[in-house]
Amino acid sequence: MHAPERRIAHLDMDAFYASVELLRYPELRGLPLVIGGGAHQPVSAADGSRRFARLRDYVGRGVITTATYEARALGAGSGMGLMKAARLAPEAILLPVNFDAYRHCSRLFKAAVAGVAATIEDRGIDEIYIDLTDEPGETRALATRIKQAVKDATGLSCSIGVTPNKLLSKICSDLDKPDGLTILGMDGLAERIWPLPVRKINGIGPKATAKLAALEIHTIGELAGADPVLLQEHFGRTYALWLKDAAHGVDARAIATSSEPQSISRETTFERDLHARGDRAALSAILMELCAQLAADVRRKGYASRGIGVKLRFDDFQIVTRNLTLAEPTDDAAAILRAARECLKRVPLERRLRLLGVRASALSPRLPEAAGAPRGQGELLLWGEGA
DNA sequence: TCTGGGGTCCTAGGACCC
DNA sequence: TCTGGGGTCCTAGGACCC
Repeated sequence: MHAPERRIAHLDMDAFYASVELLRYPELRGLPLVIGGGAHQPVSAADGSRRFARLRDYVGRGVITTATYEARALGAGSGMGLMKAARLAPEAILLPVNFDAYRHCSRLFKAAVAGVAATIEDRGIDEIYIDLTDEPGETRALATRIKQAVKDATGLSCSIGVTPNKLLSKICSDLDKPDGLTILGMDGLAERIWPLPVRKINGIGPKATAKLAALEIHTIGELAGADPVLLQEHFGRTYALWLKDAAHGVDARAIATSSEPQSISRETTFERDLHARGDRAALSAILMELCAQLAADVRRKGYASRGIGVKLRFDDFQIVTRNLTLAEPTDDAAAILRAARECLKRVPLERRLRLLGVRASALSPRLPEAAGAPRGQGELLLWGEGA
């Protein structure tokens, strides 16, 4: 006697940020559109028409966060520098990120799904896992109902994969994008999954892909058939075993319906590289601003932090971090700033800097009786409330 | 003029304690 | 002459993900 095969869905919103923008600017539908960078808001004319920035006019260090399928066809994809993308698709429309709008749509689509199925794992702003195992109804009908509920609530399409586990569902939600639905059982593994490149597995990134390629392992099927001893020699025991499981579609992870944040951070890339000595005043001002923002974030989310750290990226893209542990948790900007400065003292600052960040870790929920500072606007925290 | 900002998890070594 | 063994905390770096 064993448990019945699970029905795990992975739902991924299609080109989420760009699709949200198209709700607001429907005249852009069908055009290549990328989201990214900072300024360049559209300008409205008196007749109601709008002027949009073109990618070719962009100057700066931003990257594409989302590109419509029309822009992707021109070679402009997520993560690409906007300056580079401008060379490939100069006429593409460029819009700045508008997180408030995306968060709003995110809440709407998640609430819509919750109306159909109860067990949901949040995986960020535009994707979720759903456990359909105990939901009544046939799998295809359930998934179709979820897609329709998302569409009704937001006007947006999504793609869903349903399989016995998270690993396979994540792969499958990507197979039929956009507006896709892929249902797969273990019996479909060899036919549908094994021909795919190893990079499609969530957890195999650029480094592991390159190492596998050096071993002549390119597809998931080749990984499934690879010599376990060879894998262990190159990846270590733990990762090698995981690679084998993944290639065979084995993944027992449960849906996690709740989680606590492990860290909160703020970072910024400068418009130009700065030097610790020559640009001391500018760096100091940036650090103060980051610490103030971080303190506000930590406080707004109802935490205090005992671990404060800094992150620097040099002009050669090398990253260094320094951390320290405080005697007492804090959500105070001045205390965070003091700690961040202590950390910075331990960093050699010869090279020019490209990025500076501050991070709060070792978070503890801030209890009402421990809250010394005034409550933020709109917050309500009562005795007995919270976990 | 390539390469953002917000996260998670893992590893590994040293300190320190029993 | 050789050199305990956990266990936990702390720090730094790295791979990976959205």
